[in-house]
Amino acid sequence: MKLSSKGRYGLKAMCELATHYGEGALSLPQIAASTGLSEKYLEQLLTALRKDGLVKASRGASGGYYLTAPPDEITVGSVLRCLENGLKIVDCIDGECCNAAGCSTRGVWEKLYRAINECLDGMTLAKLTEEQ
Amino acid sequence: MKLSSKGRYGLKAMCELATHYGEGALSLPQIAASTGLSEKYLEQLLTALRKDGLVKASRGASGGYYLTAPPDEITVGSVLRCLENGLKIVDCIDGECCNAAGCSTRGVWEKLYRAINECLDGMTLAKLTEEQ
DNA sequence: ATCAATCCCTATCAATTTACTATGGTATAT
DNA sequence: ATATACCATAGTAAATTGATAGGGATTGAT
Repeated sequence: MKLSSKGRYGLKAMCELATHYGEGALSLPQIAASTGLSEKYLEQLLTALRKDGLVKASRGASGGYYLTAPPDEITVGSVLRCLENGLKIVDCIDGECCNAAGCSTRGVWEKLYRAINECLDGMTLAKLTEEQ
Repeated sequence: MKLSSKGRYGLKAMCELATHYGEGALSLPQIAASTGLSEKYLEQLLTALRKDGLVKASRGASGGYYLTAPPDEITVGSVLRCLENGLKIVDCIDGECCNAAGCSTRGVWEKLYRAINECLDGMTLAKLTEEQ
């Protein structure tokens, strides 16, 4: 059970956007430079975040990405759910369970899923940038 | 961020041992039959659990595996930490952090790590078999 | 003491996932 | 007009995972 690079890097990028919130759009090369990622890889992450409505993009010269809400209204959970396949730690979180015999391990996954989401939804981007 | 088969199947096997606690050892073929796993694969899981002191093995005819403690003293957390590489969701949980610039995402991982462990350590094998 | 049943160890391998690169196109503000 | 930015699709090497296989070594029951 490991977090993927998408989640780790994506959250960093979102923090970068959070620290510059209200200053207009941040271009892809700018974010790439401050996070140390390649532009093309970062682009994939931002596209996913955009499709989930967490960021918006303005095109053309001096365009770039910016948060769709103030940093204190964007939770870490919403960012990671976007980049970590809904934070589904097992396949049967929402579907039917494959539990035929044996004991009910399903309850474990459901409780763990809830704990993870509650923990991450209790943190906002604003809190992270404040701590820095 | 997904749980591996080792964790999922290993917990099932431990539940199987829990339901037969006090009845002597359960042989590998017996556990394999009730969980639907191959004997050889299950063997790897049980070896890991044995090295962590969660189960013991008795050899020879009519031997097998059994829990080293009553089911209400074995937490789900201890089982999954054994099979999921200590539940370390990122590499820098215990070591130094690679955070040079940007924001402190490290605090997120530490809080999440704690939340996961607290959740899983709040559940015992006894609870799971009761619910069944 | 023997022997059959069990646990123990190491290596291997295919499938999947992940992380990242590459190419080219399309829209837009200056 | 054009440079600058975003958008979309493929492809690929490395790492991880999930599982299989074979052959010991040890022990308890007879």
